[in-house]
Amino acid sequence: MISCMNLKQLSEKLGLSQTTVSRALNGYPEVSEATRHKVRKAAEAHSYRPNTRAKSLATGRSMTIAHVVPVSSKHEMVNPIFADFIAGAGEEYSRAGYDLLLSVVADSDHERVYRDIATRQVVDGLIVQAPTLTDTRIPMLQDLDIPFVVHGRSSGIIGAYNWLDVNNRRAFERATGLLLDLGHRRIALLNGLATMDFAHRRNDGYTRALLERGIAADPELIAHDEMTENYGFEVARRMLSTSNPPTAFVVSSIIPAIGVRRAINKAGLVFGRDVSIVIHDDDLSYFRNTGDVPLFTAVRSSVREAGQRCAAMLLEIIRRREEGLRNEGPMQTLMEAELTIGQSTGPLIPSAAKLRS
Amino acid sequence: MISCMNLKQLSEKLGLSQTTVSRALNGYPEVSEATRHKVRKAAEAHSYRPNTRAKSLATGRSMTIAHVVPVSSKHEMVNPIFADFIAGAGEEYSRAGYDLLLSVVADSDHERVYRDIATRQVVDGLIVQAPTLTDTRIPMLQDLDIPFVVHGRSSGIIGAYNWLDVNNRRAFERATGLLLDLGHRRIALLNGLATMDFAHRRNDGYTRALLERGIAADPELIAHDEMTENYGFEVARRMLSTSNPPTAFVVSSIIPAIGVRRAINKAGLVFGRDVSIVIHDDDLSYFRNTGDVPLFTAVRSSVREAGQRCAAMLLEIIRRREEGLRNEGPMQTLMEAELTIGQSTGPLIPSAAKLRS
DNA sequence: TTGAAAGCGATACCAA
DNA sequence: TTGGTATCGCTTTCAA
Repeated sequence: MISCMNLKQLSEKLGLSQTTVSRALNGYPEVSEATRHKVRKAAEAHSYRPNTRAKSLATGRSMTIAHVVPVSSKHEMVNPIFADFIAGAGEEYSRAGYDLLLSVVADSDHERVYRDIATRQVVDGLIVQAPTLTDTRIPMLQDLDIPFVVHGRSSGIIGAYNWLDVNNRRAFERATGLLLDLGHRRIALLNGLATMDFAHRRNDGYTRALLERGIAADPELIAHDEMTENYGFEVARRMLSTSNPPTAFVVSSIIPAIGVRRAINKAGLVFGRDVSIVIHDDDLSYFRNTGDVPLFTAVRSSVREAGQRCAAMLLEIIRRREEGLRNEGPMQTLMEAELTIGQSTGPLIPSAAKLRS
Repeated sequence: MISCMNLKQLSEKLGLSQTTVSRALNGYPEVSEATRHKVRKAAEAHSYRPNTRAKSLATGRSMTIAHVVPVSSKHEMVNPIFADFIAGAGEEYSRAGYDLLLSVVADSDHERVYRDIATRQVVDGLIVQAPTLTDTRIPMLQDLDIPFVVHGRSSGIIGAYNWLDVNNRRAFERATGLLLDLGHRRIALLNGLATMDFAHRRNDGYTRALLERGIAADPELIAHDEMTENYGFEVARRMLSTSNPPTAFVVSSIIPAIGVRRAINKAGLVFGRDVSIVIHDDDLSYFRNTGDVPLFTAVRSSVREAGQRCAAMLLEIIRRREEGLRNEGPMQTLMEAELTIGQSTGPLIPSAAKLRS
C-alpha cells in the first residue's frame, strides 16, 4: 500500500522549510535553481501531489468549474448531446488545470442547486445550460457575483451577461426555406419545450420562412415537448394519420427524429423515398451538406466545439477577474449555424406522387 | 450583490461560539433545542452555507466521487452511453449529498489521471470505466487504498475487486443464437476494440453460439474497433460488397449500428426488409421484445440503472470503510442481460430470397 | 535565497 | 450545554 506524503513530510525529508518547497514546486522565481532541482526530484520520487482541498482553501480558488445537467423529471432522461458538450468543455478545463464538477439534477429545482453550488464556494465559475425564456438563474448568479457563461440565451433578461449561442432563428429559417424551395408545403415542426428560449427562436425562424412565401403556419403541424424518442414517434404518427399529413418534418433534435423515422415506417411509408423528409438538428447546429457526411457525427463535433468555446470563455472571464479587469463588458458569441444535410437525412426531393399542393 | 457569510461571522452575529453554531447546524445532540432553533433560523435568514473546501479539509472527507470518461484520442468522441450512466450515478450521489467530479481524458494516459485524482485527495472514491483485458488501473488503485468500483471486469486481474458488469458472453450468445434460429448463417460481428474486456467476452458468446450449431466463425465477418458511426459504415460496406455477404449484423453499440444502416441503404438494400437484420446493443444491456418498445429508449434506461447501482455500491463501500468494516469481501454484481428486440431493429425474418445456405 | 508564522474556514477534542 | 483551541495541508506575508 502506498501512503501519500504531504508538504510537511516532504520538506522534512529534504531538510528545507515548507515555504521553500512550496515555492520551488510552484515556480516562484526567488528559489535557487539548485534547490528547485533537488525539490523537484524528491517530489517526483515520492510522487508528491499537493492536497487539493488544502490548496484551494489557502488560495481561495478551487480550480473547479460546475456544469449542471438537467435530467427530465418527467422522463428521467438527459439529452445525450450534453455528453459531447461536456467532452469539449472538459478538454479545455484539463488543459488549463481545472476540474469539472457535474451536477445531475431534476429540472424542477434548478435554481436551488445553482444557488447552492455558488454559495458553498466549491467552484470558481459555472455554465448555465438550457435557459428558459426568462431565466431566473441569470440575475441570481449576477447577484452572487460568481463568473458564469450561459449556453444559449434568455430573451426576457434585460441586463447583459456572458453567453454563447447558435443562431437558432436563422438556422430554422434556412432549413424550412430549403424544404419549401424543394416544393414542400406541409412542413411539420417538432420543437422542444415551449418554455425554452431556443424553442422560441426556432419557432420564429420556421414561421418567418413560411411567411416569406406567403404561407401561414398551421398550428396542427407544430408540436412542443421534451425531446424524447417517443415524443417524435407519437407526434409524427398522429400527424401522418390525418387527412392532410405533412410531407416533411423539421425536428429539433436527433432523438425525437429517431422516433419520427419509426412512425414513418409504421405508417408503411419509406423515409426519404416516397413520403417525407426529416431534417433534424441537435441543440446547437444545423445541417447542410452535399455528400456523404455522417449526420450524427457532424452534429456531435459541432456540439463539442460549443462546449470547448463556452469553457474557454469562462476561463478567460475568471482570468480577467483575477487581474482586476472586471469592467470589460460581457462576452457574447453567436455561432452561425451551418446547414448540413447528410446521407442519413435521406434524399432531399420527395416523390411527386406524395407531394401535395 | 450578495456576500456570503462564514461561520465566524454567523456566530458573532448570534453571540455564540463557532463550535456551538457548527454543532447546532450539524445536528449534534448536545445543543439545546432553543439554541439550535435560533441558529437554524439565523443561518436560513443569511442563507449561510458552509464552505465546502474548509469542511472537507477539516473532516478529511471530500464528499466527492470521480468518474473518468475516456475520450478517444483517435476520434475525439465520447461514447454517448456515458451520459446515461453518469445521469444514473449522479442521481444516487446527490441523494447522498455527494458531488461528482468528472474527468474527460484522452484514453492514452488513463493511468496517470487515475493516480493523480487518487493522490491529490480530491475525492473519496472513484469509478473505473471501460476496463481492458488486464487493466493496470485496478492493482494501482488497490495499492493507493482508495475505494473504487469497476464498471465491467478485467479478466486478466487475479485478485478480487468490486465490479458491476453485464453478462456479455451470454447476451451475445443468445443474440447470435436468435439469428441462427431464424435461419441466418452469415452473421457479422461488429465489436469494440479488441483490448477491451467486454469485447473479448462478446466474441466468446458469439463464437460459442456458432459452435453450438457446428458453424465455425468466419474471421472475415468479425471486426474490432472504436465504436464510431463511420466504423459501422465502412465495415458494413466492405462486408456487403463481397461475394458472400452477411445477412445479419450483430453490432456492439448503437452508434456504429447507425453507420451499418447507412451502408445498407447505400448498397441499395432495405434494412429489415430484404437483406439483413441489425441487432445492436449498448454497453450494458441486450434486447428482446415482442412489441413496440423504442429500442433506443430501452437501452438508455438500462445503462442508467447500471450507473445508479455502481454508485450505490461505491457509497456502500465508503460507508463500510468509515465504520471500520474493511474486510467484508468484494462487492460483485452481474446484471443478467435482457434480450430486447424493438421495432426499430426491424423485422426479424429476412426474406428467403436473400438468405443463403 | 530561505524560514517562521499567520491565515484560509471549517471540525473536534478537552475543559469548564 | 457551551466555549477555547488545536488541527487539516497548503499559500503567502514579513523578517532575516
